[in-house]
Amino acid sequence: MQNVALNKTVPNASAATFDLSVDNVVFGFDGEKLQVLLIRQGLPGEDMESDRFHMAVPGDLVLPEEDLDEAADRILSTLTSLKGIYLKQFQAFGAPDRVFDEKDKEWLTRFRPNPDRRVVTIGYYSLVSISEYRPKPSSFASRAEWCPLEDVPRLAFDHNAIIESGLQRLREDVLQRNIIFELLPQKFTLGQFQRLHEIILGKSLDKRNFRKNVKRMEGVVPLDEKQEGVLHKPAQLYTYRKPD
Amino acid sequence: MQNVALNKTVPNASAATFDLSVDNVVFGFDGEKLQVLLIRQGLPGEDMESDRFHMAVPGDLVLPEEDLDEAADRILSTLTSLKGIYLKQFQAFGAPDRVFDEKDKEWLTRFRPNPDRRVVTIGYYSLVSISEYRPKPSSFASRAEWCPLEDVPRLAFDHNAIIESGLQRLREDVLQRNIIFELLPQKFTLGQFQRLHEIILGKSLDKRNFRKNVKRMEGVVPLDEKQEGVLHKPAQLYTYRKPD
DNA sequence: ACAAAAGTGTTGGAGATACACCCATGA
DNA sequence: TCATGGGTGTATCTCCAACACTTTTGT
Repeated sequence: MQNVALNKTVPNASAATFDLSVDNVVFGFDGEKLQVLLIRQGLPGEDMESDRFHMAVPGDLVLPEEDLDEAADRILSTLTSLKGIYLKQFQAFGAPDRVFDEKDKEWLTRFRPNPDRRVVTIGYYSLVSISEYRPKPSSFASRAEWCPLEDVPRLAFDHNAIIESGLQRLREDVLQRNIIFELLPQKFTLGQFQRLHEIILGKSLDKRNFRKNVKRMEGVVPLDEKQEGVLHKPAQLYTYRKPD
Repeated sequence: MQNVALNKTVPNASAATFDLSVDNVVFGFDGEKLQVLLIRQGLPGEDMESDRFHMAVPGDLVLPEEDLDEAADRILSTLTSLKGIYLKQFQAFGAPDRVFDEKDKEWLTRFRPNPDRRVVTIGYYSLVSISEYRPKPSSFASRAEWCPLEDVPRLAFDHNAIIESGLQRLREDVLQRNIIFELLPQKFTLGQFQRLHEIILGKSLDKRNFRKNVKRMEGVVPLDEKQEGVLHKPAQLYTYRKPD
């Protein structure tokens, strides 16, 4: 926060100005796969299905008087009309060459007041239960869609890298905090719960051992209810209540 | 990275510009206590010992073409003339009211080209073995000094909070990665090693159990050397070599 | 001799791992 | 009846926590 090397009281002529944005990696779980929420945004007059759309993680510039967490929350809630979603800042991305693709530059020219300005973005990840939120199929020129993690296409800017490191951070955090329940629907089966663990941790777990651990977990309570309409033995449903 | 709610192609009039800085929480271990590197910077003509100095964590504005990690490294190496120090980005601080103290505002007026501009800072922490670096006692108008964590005074801006969350993050990271050795001198005793663990984890450990764990650790190798000049039984010295 | 930290083993309990078969449902 | 995931118990091993006394040096 101060000029370390240069012991001068003269304003530093080489000071840069930055735009600041927040990008939000929204993870969702549908009972089978881990998904990410992507935004497909066409330039006006363009076909949404065309090759020239802009695909990215939801994000926006931070407003002049806005806190970073606020910005992340605003972006998410305008997009999904869901409030109170779990949100976590995980990393700032500030490489000077974050924007190098011509298509990205063109997009900035259309949507940004200062398209040439260097922009640093703060990465957040957030967790949503897909069964409790399905994005509206379309809204004007932009459209949100779930995309399975393994099928994520080439995205704008450095968004592929942002997703990657968001996922890495999620992996680390899951072991520490009780955030995994944010991804589950209110009522879930132990099968779903185990699958989610396996996906996030990236390894398969023993069913019986997993269930023993769940029994020892606080907050996971069985309901008087079973799955219906499945083509196998219906599973016991569970829910999560925050302990204390 | 795009205007989510506002489906407009018109530049957003409310876009803000930011200054971006990097602040570096440098942790050091002297064999006894965990310390932080602080910068004492006087306004010109002021007594360094006076009450009106500016005390802060080392930091600076990010240069126009500079990557964030580069900036952190530059700040640290101009300050300590040490290269290759362990550096880790841990958190962005961007509250709109980060700068509210009158003294801080005054300081910005003297040292910053755009003192009123909102500034967001990226927090890094870094780890240094104190015995391998003692800051030069003074350099012109600024001075770096080690300060034991528990004695850190009221600092500029939100730097107390930055140190606090840097420490918290260090605690989490230590359990996962082999970074703790960055804080130790090249040759260390198991006593120092244990004390360092105890400080970072914030609890005391059993000596025999700790030493059993060390034996199971990869990379910690005993040397043919003992402590000298201590007023008790001299300890075996160890060193750390990265496995593989 | 004394002070101060170094060094050293054993035991009991808890948690992790490995492993295989029957069950309920819908098609 | 078949395919699909649901559901269950035991034995072993490894890791963790608790615990006290002797050793070596400098003063």
